[in-house]
Amino acid sequence: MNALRRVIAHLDIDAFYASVELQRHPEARGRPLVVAGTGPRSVVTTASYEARRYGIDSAMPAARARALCPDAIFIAPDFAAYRAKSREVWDIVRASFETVGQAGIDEAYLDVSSLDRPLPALRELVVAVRERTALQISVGVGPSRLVAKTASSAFKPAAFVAMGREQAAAHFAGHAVRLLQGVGPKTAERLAAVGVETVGDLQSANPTLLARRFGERQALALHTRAHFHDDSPVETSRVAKSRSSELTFPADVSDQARLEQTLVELALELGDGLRTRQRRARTIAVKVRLDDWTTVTRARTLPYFTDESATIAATALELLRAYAPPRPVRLLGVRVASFDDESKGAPAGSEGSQLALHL
DNA sequence: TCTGGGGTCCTAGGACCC
DNA sequence: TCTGGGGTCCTAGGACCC
Repeated sequence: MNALRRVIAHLDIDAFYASVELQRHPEARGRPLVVAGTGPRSVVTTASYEARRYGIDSAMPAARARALCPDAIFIAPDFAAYRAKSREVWDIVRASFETVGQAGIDEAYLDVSSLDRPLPALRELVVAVRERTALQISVGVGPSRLVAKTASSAFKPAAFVAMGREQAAAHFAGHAVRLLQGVGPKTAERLAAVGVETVGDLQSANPTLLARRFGERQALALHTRAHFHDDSPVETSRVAKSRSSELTFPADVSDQARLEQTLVELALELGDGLRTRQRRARTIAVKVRLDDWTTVTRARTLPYFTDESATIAATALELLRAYAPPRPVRLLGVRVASFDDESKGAPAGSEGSQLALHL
């Protein structure tokens, strides 16, 4: 066996939130179902496959979804329920597979290189998950995360596809570049401007022209991706680097007192979260989105670590006041980062500094 | 019918140090 | 007698993903 040969699987729960809601509302079976918030500015979180036939999809404004399909059943998201169900699924997966890298609530990568017959093992897993949780998983298998993920996404729902790198490069050549991980709407637009529309176009694009347009690094990354080269490992544990809380107001807010009140509440939430997780942060940032969608961030790094809501709130308030939003505010957010157990470590004397500054 | 919330990574520029 | 060069830390904005 070739030790360098990698076999990676990507697992994705089909229409996860909508599927959980269908279990809780069996009467909705067969009908279009949309999971979306109830506020005037909420967006679609997940749509069932029936609802997708009306053109409804994730991130679409809920109001637009209602217009597209007034008869759909709309349900407000219940993230606690989804987290619980997600845990059930991935616990089953982790019981049978060693290298599991969760990549969100409803997807994960598995490194199954060491298995003699990975495909039958994965088939069994899909059956086990379906029997025990009534959820359908799509599976893509390939020599890299990129191939595995692209395969599962392209063939879901209920996908079970294995393909090699060259096979993927040939099979997806006719697809829009947007299919590739890391190519979003902006990059797709810039590529279209130089005549690159499909994955195949990108595969054969002139490297010099690409580099002139996108810079050496990004051009290389795009080209590499188009040919489905990817050697990124499956990471089984990742430590969060930041945490944030934000709120979009139902209607834009100009009242300074109301903004400050909201900011303090967000800071309190974050402080609670830090203490629960026993982490402390040095960088505190605020995010302000104005009514014209301008988004501004302001950050300050303290000379000490903190998990105190009062410190986070006071710093966030200073940052907000210094910025003084020039227009009505649509969204307010607070973020903390530079945690104390990062490998960078604490600056010397941070404990003393904290004492001194809090006297 | 306008556009959520929680994250990660990248880039670019300035301050500061040796 | 026109301004080196590299490294690190920090901030701000932006693209992208689920």
